[in-house]
Amino acid sequence: MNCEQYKPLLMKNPWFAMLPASTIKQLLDLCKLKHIARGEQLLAKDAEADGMYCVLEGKIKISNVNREGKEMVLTWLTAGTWFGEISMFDGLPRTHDSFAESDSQLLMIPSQSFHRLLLAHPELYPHFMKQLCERIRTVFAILDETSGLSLRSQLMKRLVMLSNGWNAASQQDEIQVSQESLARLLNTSRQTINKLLQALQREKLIEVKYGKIKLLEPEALRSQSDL
Amino acid sequence: MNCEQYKPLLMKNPWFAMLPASTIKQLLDLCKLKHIARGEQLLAKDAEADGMYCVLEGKIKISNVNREGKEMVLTWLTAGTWFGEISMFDGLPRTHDSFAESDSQLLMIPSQSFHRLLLAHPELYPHFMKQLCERIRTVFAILDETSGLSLRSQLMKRLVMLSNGWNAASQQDEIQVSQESLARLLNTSRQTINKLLQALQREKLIEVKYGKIKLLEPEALRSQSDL
DNA sequence: GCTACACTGTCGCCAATTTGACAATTCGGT
DNA sequence: ACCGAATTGTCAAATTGGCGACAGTGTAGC
Repeated sequence: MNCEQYKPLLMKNPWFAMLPASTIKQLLDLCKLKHIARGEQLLAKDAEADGMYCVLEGKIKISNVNREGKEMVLTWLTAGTWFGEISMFDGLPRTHDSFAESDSQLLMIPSQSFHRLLLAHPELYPHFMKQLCERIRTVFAILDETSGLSLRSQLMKRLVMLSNGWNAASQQDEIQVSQESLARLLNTSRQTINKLLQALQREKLIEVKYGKIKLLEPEALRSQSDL
Repeated sequence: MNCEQYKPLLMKNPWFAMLPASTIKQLLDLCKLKHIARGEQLLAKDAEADGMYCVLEGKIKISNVNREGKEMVLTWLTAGTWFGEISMFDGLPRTHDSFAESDSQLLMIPSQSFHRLLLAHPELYPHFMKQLCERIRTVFAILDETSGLSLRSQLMKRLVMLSNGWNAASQQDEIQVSQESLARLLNTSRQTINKLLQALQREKLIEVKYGKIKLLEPEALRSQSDL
């Protein structure tokens, strides 16, 4: 598969760029392209794993539905982010649902191919173990956040996170997200989100627009979110 | 180090028992014993990692302190449970504080020794990657729980978890934990915990005692906690 | 057996959040 | 320019949970 055009994007991802050049070449040969239309489901929770993915274009929502049918969004992934590696490594079912929030282009590495590569190059193991550790640390961070911070702080932190992308790939100060979606991300109500956003706007930290939010003072948001 | 007396306990842990016999022997040779008195701190968040631990006797509290100084308990670990592997694998600082809640006996595998073992036996890598994946799945489970369930459901789920031990090692239907501690585990107040426990007792699901809780209907708790 | 201390059971009040409702605004397509 | 769908802004009522207070109860140590 010829994925050369996406190589610059992929190389922005630190852990990918850190791989040996020969490995990168092999990986790119193994992977497949997959297009998915807005609103469609990519992976389903509890389904068997087929491989690991990377977002090339578009936005992917990672979420879960609890027993009351309420959707709980874990995060949205944007270009340059890899995901789906957990089920690939342990062979167990998917942990989350994933949907395309906009028309999206994805890279996919089939489990089999990947495991063959690892078998041939065991020196790569430490690299991927660190990758897994990083994921655990991210989830711990979210856990600390959700259970220890005020809603206001959570919101500020998430706004900064969203503007950075999940992995600090693309830096934008305008986030494309509805208040309704933010509510599902923080497991709260749209009304509460609205009130908090209004407050932040009054403090000149953000600008609330239709379907998007502009960060006026990302640094202030970042530092204050630890209060 | 002669750890033979603890071998039966260690073998109760599925992932440990699944290791090749020769590896188990090597691991037991590498490890050191460590005693720690009730109330003492074992590891500190952000400290450099020295290795991986396993609880042999006693109870270890894994927790964090948020910026307001409030303690947030992640879990308590009991005999047979390994921990501290994340910092060992990625070389980054500890993610949590850990304290002995009672006089405890621990097994410790120094990072260096462990990495030498892995280097010599790369075929062990997949095993430890699965180990890491399991940890991620556990943290995801806690995350789903804390952000999506009612306090009542959270409490029921945690009671079941605590009775199983972190990794389903020892099955006991009487949990030794104060309502105050439960409150810090669920990031709520003692009064709320008390009210919920009273309700569960009225429903004959548990029996509330002094400093401990007896699970009368573990199965009912498990199934209802998904509501 | 007594005592100090830790833990439990329960109030009532207060702040934060949910829920439902409804009007106003924005945007894309025609 | 107009229309319908999506999104935002706001309110009030009901609920939940936090917090301080305080009495009651169990337990370990003397």
